[in-house]
Amino acid sequence: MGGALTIGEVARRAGVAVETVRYYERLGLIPPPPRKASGYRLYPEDTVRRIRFIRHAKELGFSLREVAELLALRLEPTTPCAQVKRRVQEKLQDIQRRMQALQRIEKTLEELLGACREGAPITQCPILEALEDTERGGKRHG
Amino acid sequence: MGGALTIGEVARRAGVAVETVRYYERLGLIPPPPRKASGYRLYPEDTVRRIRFIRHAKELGFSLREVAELLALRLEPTTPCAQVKRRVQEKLQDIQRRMQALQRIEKTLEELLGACREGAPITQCPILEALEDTERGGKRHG
DNA sequence: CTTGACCCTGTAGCATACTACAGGGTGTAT
DNA sequence: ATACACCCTGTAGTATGCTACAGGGTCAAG
Repeated sequence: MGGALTIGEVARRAGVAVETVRYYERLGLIPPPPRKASGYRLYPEDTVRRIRFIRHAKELGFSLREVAELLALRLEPTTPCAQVKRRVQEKLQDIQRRMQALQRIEKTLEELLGACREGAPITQCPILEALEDTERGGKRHG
Repeated sequence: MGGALTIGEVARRAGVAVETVRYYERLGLIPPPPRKASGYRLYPEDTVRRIRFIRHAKELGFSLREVAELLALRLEPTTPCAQVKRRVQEKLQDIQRRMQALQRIEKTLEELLGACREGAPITQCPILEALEDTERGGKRHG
């Protein structure tokens, strides 16, 4: 157990608060670590990476529940392959949808930038169009 | 005012609750609309698009405050061009960072999928590596 | 021993983003 | 007039994700 870290060290390295680490443990996002005789937690170094992942995924819009699902996508020897495959594919689709939406915002911002350079007048609001999808609405011809 | 909508219609079309529409108005995400003599709100049709944008942007991890900032990136005739440019560029960078992070998760999931197909053993946890960045941690050689 | 940083559990509170409800008014069809 | 769906304001509550605190124990250095 050469790399065991106290909760404070984990929190510092992962960029979160100590309470957050305990909170994630309560939620099951982090496995409960072994303890010293004093009751102090001793985390494997891997925990830092895990919490960083959680942080980043949250920033991308995933709820903690969703993050837990992502983290569960490990290959375990006992998990049937077809089951993993379906779960991974679902997540992939979700991620691809998010990426497409981000691309649309990006494109619109680039157009805004171009319009700014050219001094062209903008009479529409292009940012609202960026995330328009196939839902119908606001386009009635009355 | 051919396209004026009651709050219930806006909510239905935008896919949110009536209370949410009022909430967004209180937050300033939606301009307060004109009223009938009865006090009923009459929203322009554009509001549906606006709320949809808010919804989608939230799903991508933007806070409502951040969404408000995105929505404010309209070209107004009175806004100096250099100011708009800087704001847009900041948002672009943020969006590009999020896209890169999503791409990394995507790549990892695809690798997981491939590993599943080939029946290759995975001894690491690739999902955690997906969002590793240049922060140092968990890699100490003791 | 003292000091200060760190740890523990458990409870309460804050921030964000809604969501529901009370009490009452409005609009439309029967 | 009645019934029902919808509207209003204002207040309170819920869910999520922390964040802070109380009360007390541990650790290491001076």
